[in-house]
Amino acid sequence: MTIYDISEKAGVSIATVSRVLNGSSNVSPKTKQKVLDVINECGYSPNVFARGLGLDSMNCVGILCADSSDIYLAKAVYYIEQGLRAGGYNAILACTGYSLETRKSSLEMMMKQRVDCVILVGSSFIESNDADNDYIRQAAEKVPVMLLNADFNCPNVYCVLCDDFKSTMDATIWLLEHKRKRILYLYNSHSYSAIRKLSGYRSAILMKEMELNKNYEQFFEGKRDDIDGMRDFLLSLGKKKIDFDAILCADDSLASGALKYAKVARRNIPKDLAVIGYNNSILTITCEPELTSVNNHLEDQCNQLVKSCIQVLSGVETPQKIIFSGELVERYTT
Amino acid sequence: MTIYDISEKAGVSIATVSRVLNGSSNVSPKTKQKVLDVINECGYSPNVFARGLGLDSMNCVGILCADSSDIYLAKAVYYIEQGLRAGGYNAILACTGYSLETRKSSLEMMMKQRVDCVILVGSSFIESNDADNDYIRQAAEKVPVMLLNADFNCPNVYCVLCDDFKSTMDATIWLLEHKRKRILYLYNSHSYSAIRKLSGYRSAILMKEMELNKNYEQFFEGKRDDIDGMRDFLLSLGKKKIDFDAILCADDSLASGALKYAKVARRNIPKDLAVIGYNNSILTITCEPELTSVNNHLEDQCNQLVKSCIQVLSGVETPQKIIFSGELVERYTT
DNA sequence: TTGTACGCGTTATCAT
DNA sequence: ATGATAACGCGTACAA
Repeated sequence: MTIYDISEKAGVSIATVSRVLNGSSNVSPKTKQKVLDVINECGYSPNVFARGLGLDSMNCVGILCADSSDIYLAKAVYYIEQGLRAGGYNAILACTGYSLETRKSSLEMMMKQRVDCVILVGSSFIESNDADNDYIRQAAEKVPVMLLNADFNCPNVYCVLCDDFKSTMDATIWLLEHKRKRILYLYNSHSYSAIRKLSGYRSAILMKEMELNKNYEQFFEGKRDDIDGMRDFLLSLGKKKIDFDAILCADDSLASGALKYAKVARRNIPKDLAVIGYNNSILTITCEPELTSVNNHLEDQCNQLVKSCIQVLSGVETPQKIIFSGELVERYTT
Repeated sequence: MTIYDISEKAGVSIATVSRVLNGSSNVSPKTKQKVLDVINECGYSPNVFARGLGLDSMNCVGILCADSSDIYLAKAVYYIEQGLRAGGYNAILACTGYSLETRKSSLEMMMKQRVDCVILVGSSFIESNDADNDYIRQAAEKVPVMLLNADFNCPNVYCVLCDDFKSTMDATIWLLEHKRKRILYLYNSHSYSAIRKLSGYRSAILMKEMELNKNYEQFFEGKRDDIDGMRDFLLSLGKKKIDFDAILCADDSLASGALKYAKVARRNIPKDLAVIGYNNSILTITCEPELTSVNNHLEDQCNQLVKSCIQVLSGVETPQKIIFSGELVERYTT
């Protein structure tokens, strides 16, 4: 069933069919209705490949993320896909992993697929060594690039993010003002966002005229779902005589590990030890006790991202950076 | 940069370029090398739309799932996307929601996108009213349809699933043999898989010559992440004098709600109350105590599904139904 | 308002 | 082994 079949059945030319298909005004109501009838009758829809070939677009946007099974990224991908589809776009998904090389090749794949736009989900896409971000700049020369939770200055790149620096600083200050003296900062990534969070922690310590102590900045090397590994890692700190009365985590799963540690180490939460997570994910309510966490308003961020994306693709002027602020959601670990 | 540019620079016809591009044997090593050199030099890659138009394929498979942010489905989507990409296919993702209407329109969208194959993730796609599955049969007339965790007899439909009936029966028997007398079965879906699980529970009860009791089959109406709702729901059962010493759950998140209930109701786990989840997800290790759960080997299932998918698309004969068996992973709630 | 004809960049079928 | 050329199905200048 092609546009030719329709034009024949409707007794008009393919140009006219194409016009009604694309909502051109220059077509009489009468013929328009006739064509529409035939189209509905036949259940015809235009061939996307032919249309793509002519317009050089398939109304597709590429979503790249390191790992769509990660609780946080999965939520983001979901919200974005939903928004995109509501806006008439399809979503091609590619999980890139965390290495630069695989991310590069994934983005390359996407560009070859001629997506209209690329969405990079998660701050892990921005490398601290700026030259390593060139492949993103190159992509941005061809299509708009949207970044969720990353900050990157570049033409045709649009960022929606949470002020992780301030959120983490605020959380740290909150702990200090609630009588916590020795706050351990636990993180597991060197992404841009991770670095911002760490800076927020440090700034709060300095602002309160306390001394920074490297022993209180602990990097967990293991996988994101290795809860036992996190527990053991924290236990090992005890053997090194690193003493703390609060753990501020860059991620809810790290906080989950912290709770497991607390149980084994027989530390009373929150009396003896406070724990704060980040992302306000489902883990905050499934763990025990329920976790205080920073809500970074992921859904709002995603909705904004999609909105910006569609605006850019429609040629509407759009701000290149939109920043949400996080807020502490108090539960039972503080 | 088109195939014409390459042919010109290499001093050959576009037919020859196309031949080396597609690995045709009928081309001399010498010209082949020359063409390859030009291609690499220019960084040329064929236009996917034109290729799609000619071949009526873009090497794309559509992944449909109700909600890719659901912990279980997110894992599945991730494994499938990875496998597909490794096999040279792109993945278009569509989250359909749980209603029949939105699923129909999502599948329709996918078919219009001319995907080579459609993967339906999750048993929620198969309706108990068989006429409601006609839209899947129609899709299967055009492209292969792969089902993860659903059982559906239809030409050109391929199923990979876990024997939920047996797994649930086994888990129930296990509880009975460990001195549990009154096992509550908690579920939150009427999907095909959900029904199979329930049947497994019932069969075990009957096999042990016990009486089925509708009070012990409880359906939770709320959302999948409403842990508090699950807790309150279970608390309300106490007021109805429904007494139980074990809760077998169709899902880990339900089990998580059960643990919250146990805490509020001051029931000792596992001594006074046993809890078993399903899926063996990350929730089993983040909750407290860590949850005994049925491992349904999701990753293996997904790998098999992708393998079958690629085989079918390659024209290789492939079994239409592949069944994995689940196994109980004992932790600290039993 | 409507129709004709060409271009989009491939693949594949013919000849040569 | 290689080249010319016809599809593939659509959008759209341009002509009428």
